[in-house]
Amino acid sequence: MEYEFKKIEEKWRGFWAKHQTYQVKEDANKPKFYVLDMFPYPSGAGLHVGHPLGYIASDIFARYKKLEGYNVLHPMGYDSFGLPAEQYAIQTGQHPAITTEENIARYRFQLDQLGFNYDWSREVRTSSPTYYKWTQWIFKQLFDCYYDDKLNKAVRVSALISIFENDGNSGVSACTEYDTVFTAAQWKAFSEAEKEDVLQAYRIAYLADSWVNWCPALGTVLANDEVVNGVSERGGFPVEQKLMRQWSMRIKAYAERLLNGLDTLDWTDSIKEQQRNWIGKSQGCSVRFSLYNQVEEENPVISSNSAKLNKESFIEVFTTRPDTIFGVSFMVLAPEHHLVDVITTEEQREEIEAYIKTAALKSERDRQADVKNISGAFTGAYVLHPFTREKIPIWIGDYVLASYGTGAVMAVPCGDQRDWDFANHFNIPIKNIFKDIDISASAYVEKDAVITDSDFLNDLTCKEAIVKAVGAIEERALGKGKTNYRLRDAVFSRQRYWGEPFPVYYENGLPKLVGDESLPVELPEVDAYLPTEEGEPPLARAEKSAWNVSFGERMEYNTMPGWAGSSWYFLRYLDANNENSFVSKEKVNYWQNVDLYIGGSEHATGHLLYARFWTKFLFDLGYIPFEEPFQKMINQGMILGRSSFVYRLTNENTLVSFSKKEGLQVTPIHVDISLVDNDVLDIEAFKVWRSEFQDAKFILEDNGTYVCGSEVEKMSKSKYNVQTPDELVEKFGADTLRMYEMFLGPLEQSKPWDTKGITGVHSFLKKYWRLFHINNDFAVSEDEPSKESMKVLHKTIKKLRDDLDRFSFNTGVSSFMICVNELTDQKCNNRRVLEQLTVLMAPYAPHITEEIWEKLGNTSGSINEAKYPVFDKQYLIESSFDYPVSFNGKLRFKLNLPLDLKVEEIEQFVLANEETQKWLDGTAPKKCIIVPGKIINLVI
RNA sequence: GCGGAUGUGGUGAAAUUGGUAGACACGCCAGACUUAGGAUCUGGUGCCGAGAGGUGUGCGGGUUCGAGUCCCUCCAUCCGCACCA
Repeated sequence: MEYEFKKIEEKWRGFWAKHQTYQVKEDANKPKFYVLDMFPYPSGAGLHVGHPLGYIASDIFARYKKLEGYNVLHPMGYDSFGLPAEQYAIQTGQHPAITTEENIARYRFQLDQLGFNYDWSREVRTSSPTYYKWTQWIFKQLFDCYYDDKLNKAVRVSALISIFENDGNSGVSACTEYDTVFTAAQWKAFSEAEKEDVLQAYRIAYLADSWVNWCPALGTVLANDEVVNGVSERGGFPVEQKLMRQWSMRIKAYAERLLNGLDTLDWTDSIKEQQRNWIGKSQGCSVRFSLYNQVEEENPVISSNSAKLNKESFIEVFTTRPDTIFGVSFMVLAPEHHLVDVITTEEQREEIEAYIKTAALKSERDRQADVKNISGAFTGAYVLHPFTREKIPIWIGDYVLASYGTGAVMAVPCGDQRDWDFANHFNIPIKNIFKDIDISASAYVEKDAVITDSDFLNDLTCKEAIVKAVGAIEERALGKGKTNYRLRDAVFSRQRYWGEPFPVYYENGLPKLVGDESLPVELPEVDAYLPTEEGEPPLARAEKSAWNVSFGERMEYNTMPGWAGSSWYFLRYLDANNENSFVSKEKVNYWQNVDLYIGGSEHATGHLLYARFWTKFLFDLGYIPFEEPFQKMINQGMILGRSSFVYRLTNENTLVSFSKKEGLQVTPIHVDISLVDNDVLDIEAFKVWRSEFQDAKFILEDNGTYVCGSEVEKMSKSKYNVQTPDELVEKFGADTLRMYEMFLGPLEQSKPWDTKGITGVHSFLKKYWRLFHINNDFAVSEDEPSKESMKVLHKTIKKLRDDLDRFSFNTGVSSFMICVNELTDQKCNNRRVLEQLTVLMAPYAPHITEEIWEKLGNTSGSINEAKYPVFDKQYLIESSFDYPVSFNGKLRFKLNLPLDLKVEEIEQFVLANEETQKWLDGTAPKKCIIVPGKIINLVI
């Protein structure tokens, strides 16, 4: 019988579905293993061959672990809220739920075709109310907690309120931007609105006016990780800064733990480094510079604005180089700094206001593009140096960011290149406080200098000076040692329709949580998926009656961002159908966190950071027993497309074959890869493909074919280089495609897709099939296996285990090929050998191995229930070895010698050898290196 | 500029601990069989050379009996970050 992959694969897909082969239950008697794929957004285009790469790898690994006796959880679901379905809805009026449903059906069909062992009874969809009910519930917990810096964890707001009621807020150490001190009595006197205002400044999920990335084209705000180079990640639309009342997540509170936790994770350095970068911890010190008062020098308050300045007669800066405090030549405030307006003198006001205006007009992107362009303006005001009492001019400049630190810097041009450039540009004198260092051409940014001209810091190294300076600053109450993070709180609302509604309503203008018993708040029907005329989000269009839950004056009109649902989905799989809790204690205690997570590296500062944040939060509240969601992660590389080109003569409808275009003026044109086989163009099909080529002339190769050129590019529709798995499954079968995708190379590496090699893998499967057949009849021998065959088998077992344990899927495929080649050469059709090989191959090629497994007489069940073969080294024991004999490290010949020889005996044999004598040419070797079982090297 | 990764035949790649470089596969060349197919099988295939042999893992150095592997310098490509005080 031929290898009829279509029949076989269809048969087993049906079998697995019918017998629910891949459903898993908690089992205390077995060790658990949790393998997870990053779940996909179900787009309209379906899967291309790049998507399944990671899924195949995780599937192989999950199957391997299962055969090894683990209880393996391997679920799949859909990140089904998102912009494309909504954009489509805006264009067509079709409800995004319908589009999403259709796309999911197509994804599911494609995934099933590849024979994955997902437990579909645990499927989750972030857009399903039964799922987002719990996303809303988690949001409620985030709203109901603040971050206590002393306990270093999230704590209920009710606890905070009772502290306020008893002691006010002076003793509270929490992550908050609230900096006014109140007493218990004052707290009690606050109105409800005032109290809520204070609490918002503490809550982990909070409502606040914040500068956000507003994307007019998408009609929504974006998180920092969704903005790339000043444009939206999706669509590449311009993004501007806008002050809006928005929900945010106080992820800042977790900055330190998010940073430290990285050390416990088995992730690539590159991703960890990206997260460290994003968190951006820097240690330094805050310093307050008193404002200089021209009228009354001893009482540093500017008279004209004295009323406003009474509270703040200083500018606070953050610096990582307190050792350079005596090198301060000027101050720079961000144009948006709240004191700019107050301190600017009348003479400078016009210039400052003009500058602020131009700075505000610049988009984020312009500012970034304009780094080399130094700009700023002098306010006319001064601060006093805290130690020298010198007058220091205050400038504003857009190289200082309002959102980092205090929005103000003490400029030390001798030690900071940006400050140096600014001083140089505006002719501000530069002080040098580094001994024997020339700063006439650029700042000296290394930390290895010795400090001079700096009073009590003289002759200290930077390191020593930093410690001493911080001490002095703290002693005089000018500031204190401080850690800053670049990580910003994450904006959590979107002005869109297709996302989770908030479990929030407004009463007297105050946000209130919807009770648990009313969850989920479902997405209401709207008449259009567009903002209202007043610019309110689409949900504002919904009639009161359209909401399944409606309280107060109105419901929250924003929806949650894409990362809400994906921040905890890995937990829902553990207990996907639980109606009483997002996950039961019992199940989460059994399954724990993800042992192996496979997905792309593009989520480094988005999903992967947010999921870690929510996990830590849920851990703090005691809902889950671990702090990190994904213990080990592998980032699969991107599969690139291989585009084909034809070459058209400039200004002529003549197409020139690849090797004939030399020296001619030609334009390369993308041609659909389905018209090209092994770079040879199907000319007739090509003529039909696009009408303009109908009458084209061709300059062909000498053998009469048209050969196309090729280039490796990202897969995209416009380049006609998209390869879907569907056609390949149709042509070669899922087992071939699975193995071929693995065979392409290391999982982590990006590689071009090229179907050329797929026939090799397909032939291999046919060759494997033939091992079991004589003249197309199934036949295996029941005899004792030969020594040689057992050796081949066990060599393969060892290799496969080693390869899988280090996630080297490509070398595994090669090993199978070698094994089948060798067994074919041996004419081995021994049951005991082939049965083991079949189990070994089952993770890679589940369909064909099920078929063989059944033919071998295992009629009752699936090969999924088999035991993974165990390596026995006795089969590999050799009595002799082909020693490579080299001279000065160069291999000359091989010498077969028994392995039980002693080093001296080997030496005798080697020296006595004729070949050796030839190469020695009568001289004695200077040295004889012999590594038994490995190598012989003679130094001459 | 900073950080990370990667450089091996015509192509995808292998070499796990410093020990036979190029396994396995594609492609190509030659051949067998043939129901002429995108089937199967045999042999060859890094480069130079008729051969003996020489040479060869981005470049140049170093350590070592021995280096794709370790160290230093440089180059190229990709990715991330980029006024973060």
